[in-house]
Amino acid sequence: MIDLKRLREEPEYRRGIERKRVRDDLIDEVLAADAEHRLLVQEVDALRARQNTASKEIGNAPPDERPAKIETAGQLKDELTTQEKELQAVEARLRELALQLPNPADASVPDGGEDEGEVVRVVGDTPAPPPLDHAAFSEAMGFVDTKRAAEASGSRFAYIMREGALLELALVNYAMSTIVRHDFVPVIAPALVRERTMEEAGFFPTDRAQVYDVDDGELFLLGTSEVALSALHRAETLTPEELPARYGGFSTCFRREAGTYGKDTRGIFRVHQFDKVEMFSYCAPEQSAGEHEQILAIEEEIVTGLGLPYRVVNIAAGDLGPAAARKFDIEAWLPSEGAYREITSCSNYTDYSARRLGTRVKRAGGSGLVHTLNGTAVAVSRMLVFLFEHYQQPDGSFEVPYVLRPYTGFTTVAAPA
RNA sequence: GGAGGGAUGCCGGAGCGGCCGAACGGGGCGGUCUUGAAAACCGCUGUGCGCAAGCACCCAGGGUUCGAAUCCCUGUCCCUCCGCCA
Repeated sequence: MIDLKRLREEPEYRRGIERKRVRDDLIDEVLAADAEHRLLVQEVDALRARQNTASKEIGNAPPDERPAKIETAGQLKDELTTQEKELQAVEARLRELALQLPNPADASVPDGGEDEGEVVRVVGDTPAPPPLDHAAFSEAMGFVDTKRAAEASGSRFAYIMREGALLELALVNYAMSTIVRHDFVPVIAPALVRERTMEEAGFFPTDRAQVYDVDDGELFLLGTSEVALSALHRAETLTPEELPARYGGFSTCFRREAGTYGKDTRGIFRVHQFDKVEMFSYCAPEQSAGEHEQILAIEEEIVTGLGLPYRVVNIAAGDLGPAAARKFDIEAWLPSEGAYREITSCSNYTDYSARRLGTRVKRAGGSGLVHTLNGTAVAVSRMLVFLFEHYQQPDGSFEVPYVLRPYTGFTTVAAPA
């Protein structure tokens, strides 16, 4: 949810919204609805004030004067009721319109759409493709079985098996211990949340089609633990000393991947179910830009630790999504495709999400909304894809990345006979 | 699954349908006293919106009423007991 006051008063704020390619007349409609709403609120408040005093007088009046006073108070009440109905309608309209406005893009965000992000830096050399691509290799090694998974569950599911399964757990441990070192509180979050939680996290109604409904609208499977982590401080006012409050959530994530038929169908690049370690941070507004850099740095640390060549992209305004004011993707080099593909991502939502969540921070002379940020520590199946190519050896064996060895208990996996 | 009880301010805990934004105690903050501290005493101490007047908030949403923290309905959460499962 955007800040209506700033939309009203700050041309810069409005420009940030326009840069996300929102039609001008929508913004103007919101402003019109807002003006109407504010006017009506004033009227209703004034009327209610009169009604309140009228009612109060009844209590203090001698019994014989009461009937007349009740009569006039009753009339005020009728008037108030009609006005309130109108206010409700105006409010609902304003809300519906305002919810459609995205968080303004930060001034540092480049203009443009999907392929117009700014490459901030490129790290590492880009090797030639290995003999087998990730899908063929992982099936050959017995790490991944998508064929049988399709029998059990359908397409875009996988059995991750043998050393592949152990690698998965190692990645989770590696990511978790890395972010814990950076003061993220480890959290195993609920994987099912109720509708309200989805709404407040900003996933409903926009991404409803991406989410599995498992209890007739009562409970939904998370697409990311960000949802559960954002609910951790809903309707709370935190003290400045508590900030930044950093949480590292581990959960299995479930995505319907509606509308991606035919895309990324090989292997486990894009699946309906995967494990993910996610960073989530609540901080004071003036901290959030720095916090964003910090989260990006941790993501780079994790990717670098795994020895993957990558580049950092400052996502363009038109490609940011509604909630993010600024977003960096880390794209790792996928040799078989000869391209950089998204491996992690981190966003600064500023106060956009916090406004709906009601998460505030105590400040001198009042309180304000916190800023929230999130970033991927590791999305496991996607990460395995990259490892299967970069750590595949010429002789067909697999070498375990150095940083994972403390967690796997083995250093190589021999090629199948 | 069945039967009951509860949800009030930072915490504990009162609260006849009007005088309750809310008693009282604790905590916190400030002050008096003291060389300093403790004790004692005094004062202050919820939030959102609004320039303000004011409006709203006693779990949430509806309802009754001129008037609801107080009455009614629904939901959520917590507690106790029975059953069931681990």
